[in-house]
Amino acid sequence: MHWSKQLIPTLREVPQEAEIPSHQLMLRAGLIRKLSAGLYTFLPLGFRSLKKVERIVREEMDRAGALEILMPALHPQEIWENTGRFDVLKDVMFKIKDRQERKLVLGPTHEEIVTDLVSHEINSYRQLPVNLYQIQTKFRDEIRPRFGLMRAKEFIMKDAYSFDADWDGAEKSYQAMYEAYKRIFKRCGLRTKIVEADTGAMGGSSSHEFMVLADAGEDGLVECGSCPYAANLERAESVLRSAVTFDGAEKMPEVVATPNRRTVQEVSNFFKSSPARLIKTLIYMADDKPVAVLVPGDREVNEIKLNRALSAKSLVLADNPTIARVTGAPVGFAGPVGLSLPIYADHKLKGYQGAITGANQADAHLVNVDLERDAKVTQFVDVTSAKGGDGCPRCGNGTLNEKRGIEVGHVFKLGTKYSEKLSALYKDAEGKEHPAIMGCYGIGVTRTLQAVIEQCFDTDGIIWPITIAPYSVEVLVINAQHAESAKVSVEIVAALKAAGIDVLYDDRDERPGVKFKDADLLGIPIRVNVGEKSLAKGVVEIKMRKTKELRTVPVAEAVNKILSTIRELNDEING
RNA sequence: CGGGGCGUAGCUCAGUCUGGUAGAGCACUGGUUUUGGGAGCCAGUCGUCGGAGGUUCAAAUCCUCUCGCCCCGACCA
Repeated sequence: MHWSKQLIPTLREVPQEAEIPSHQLMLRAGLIRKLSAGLYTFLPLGFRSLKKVERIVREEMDRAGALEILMPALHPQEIWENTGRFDVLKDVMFKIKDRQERKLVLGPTHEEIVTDLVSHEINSYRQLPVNLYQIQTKFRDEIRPRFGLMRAKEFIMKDAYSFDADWDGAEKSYQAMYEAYKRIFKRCGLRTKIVEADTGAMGGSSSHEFMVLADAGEDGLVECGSCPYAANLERAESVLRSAVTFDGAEKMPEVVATPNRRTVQEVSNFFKSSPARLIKTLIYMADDKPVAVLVPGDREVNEIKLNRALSAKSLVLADNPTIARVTGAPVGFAGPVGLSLPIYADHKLKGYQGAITGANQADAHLVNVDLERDAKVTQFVDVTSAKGGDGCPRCGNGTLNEKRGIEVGHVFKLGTKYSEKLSALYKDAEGKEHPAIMGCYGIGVTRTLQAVIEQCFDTDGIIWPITIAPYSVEVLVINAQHAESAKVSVEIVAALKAAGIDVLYDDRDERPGVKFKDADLLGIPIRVNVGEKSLAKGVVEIKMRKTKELRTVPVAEAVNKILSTIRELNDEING
């Protein structure tokens, strides 16, 4: 393809709307353009890479035995009401009506739709297992779309759904997808970290996320320095490394006047103690009933964990009047001692002695508190997030490191949640009916594309892995008006095309500097410079985008050299 | 939804405080010289200053309302 006939609107300057590298580069390299918040057009270059990612996904899903289908993006609202998920997801779904006032939604995911399909088409254990997948546009009314394709209102997802007759089979299906995902991301040139994750609105027993480590990632995670344990912060467990006994451990509680010291910072400053010595008491309304939640002063409540621990349908922090009523003190002075509420203490507080808590009276705190001796803890639960420096919950001696990641894939063990509600039943050999056991598996295809860029760039631009680069090779003629240069360029381009290689030919009548800058920005892995000076010596230059290595090769050997270099780059990724 | 920032040429931005004929660089068009890392010169095109209303002799600038975009948070698969 001749550059002069392509649409590649590169930007010299960083657009104001973009903050993170991958978003800036996608705009600058002319891959995408914004229509509105969270809605993007793929320009030719971006679309080419997108299709290459899709192709890898498709090849690996097919290889794993999954069957490609295509489901509608428009769904009757009713089917979502049948599983009870309309209430869970109604804020994230776009809701519309047809001309007959029938209620429809734009699909944010497809568990209901595929299960409905299977309920009609699969009846016997002989038809199982089956794994159906699609690559399709999803719609989610995000509260805050962000960072270009990273979190968009409309995006392309590969979603797969497995149905098995028994739990062993379901486990095998899950493992097959897990392995397929590893291959997919590897082939895209991504380094991913697989972490244990929360299942959220999807439900089910357990799940793993495929994370691309990047500072711009929206998810926090921890990984153990000495064993394979890694988990999303929403779920991660950890062991406390710091002390749980403090000065005054053997003494009895004592009220100390702390006028106007409410926050952890103020109180710990007042006592000249570390925040960890404080026990923070928060009052939550769990299904409209007040409960006390205790966490170490230097920790925050992880509401996802709290929700799970209490199995509450609704969970909100109590308002100030409620706090005053149930603790008998203004906000800032609540404590567990003498409190007549259910008390849920984070397990990191186990063994806390000599601690400082609110005294449940205005302007006062208690010191020398021994939590288990002095307060009636209803239950110890895991309700705080792990953080870097904590101990590993698995191997015991490792230390957790905190990282940020972009979630590009998520695999879930769903069990029978959907198959029961939508009657996706099969008959076993004895003719008895059972709900199929399900798994679901998602890859954010458009997000993956951006994640690759977030992981592969330098100060000059994108550095595409050859497997998903818009073109494998860029031929750059230094001076388009120099007849010999143009002739050699065209010959090399034609020979590469004949060998089945994607080639971009920068034939523009621009100054060399402009073309070099654009080439680096676009990040095509292999660049061939064809110029008067090197032709005089009978050679052309092959410049590697990633390593910046420059090789000169005789014109006659150029095409073969390029082809072998392409093979090397592919082997590097797939090998 | 709460907090913060921003909307002026295709892009990046100045001008707004202190009201007085709308600017720069890049891009674009034509010409010319130049051709190995974002060229020089000459000439030119491009604006409902996000929108509506108000104050004023006069509004990009002051006031009110509104729309959009970005960031942080809440929330979220």
